[in-house]
Amino acid sequence: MVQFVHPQRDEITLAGVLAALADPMRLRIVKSLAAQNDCMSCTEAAPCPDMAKSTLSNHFRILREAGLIRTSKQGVQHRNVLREEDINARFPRLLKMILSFPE
Amino acid sequence: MVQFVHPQRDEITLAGVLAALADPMRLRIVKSLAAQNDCMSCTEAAPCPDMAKSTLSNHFRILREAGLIRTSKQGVQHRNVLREEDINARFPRLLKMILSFPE
DNA sequence: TTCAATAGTTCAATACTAATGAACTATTGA
DNA sequence: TCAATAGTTCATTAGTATTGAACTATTGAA
Repeated sequence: MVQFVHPQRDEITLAGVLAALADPMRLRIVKSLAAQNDCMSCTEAAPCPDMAKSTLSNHFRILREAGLIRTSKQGVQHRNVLREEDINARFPRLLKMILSFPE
Repeated sequence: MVQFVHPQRDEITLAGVLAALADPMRLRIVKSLAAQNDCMSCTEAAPCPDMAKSTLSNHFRILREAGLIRTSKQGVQHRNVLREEDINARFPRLLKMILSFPE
């Protein structure tokens, strides 16, 4: 049984968040989650269709360990949700601002 | 003669800026430059005294190529200045916000 | 119950990036 | 002219990313 590691709110660091968002693919994943405003499976939130699933899985792990998303299991899928409240509490308005830029 | 490569304003990317700022040492360099509000040499803006100068040089190169700083030569030193106007034009308020967080 | 399909993870291999010491370049001042 | 200073570049080593292959867990159908 896979157990996911999520940092507590106060363990989330600025460098960790920026590093996680500094990858174009991960930025797209986070944008998808923010736009959806709901849980998404890994494949639903995949930034491009031809990415190896091991690579995709790794990106989700990095987002999870940076504290940007929370993952839970539901059936055969993983439900990923953006930790907006936690990020906003740590770094007010940062996430919204970064996601507001067009690229 | 060393020639520095600086991206044009419109070549500055969000992922590039975030990646450059995602390193704690580079974040400290940028904070020093922002606090100084003036040119600083590489050693003046060094984030810690025991860093190898090749490493320091590499960090400045990454900041330069991301468009965060502009470097010019003045005598034996390099004068580094934060490209606040360019970054603000591309990503309004982003830099100020990131630098406002305590860590 | 068995078995195939689905959704992800983990592992091992390879490719890329970062950190460092050593050697180098350019400028200054004695 | 020569030593000191400030950085860069290069080669090596260490760490991180990407990927295919093998694996785990869950579901739905036969």
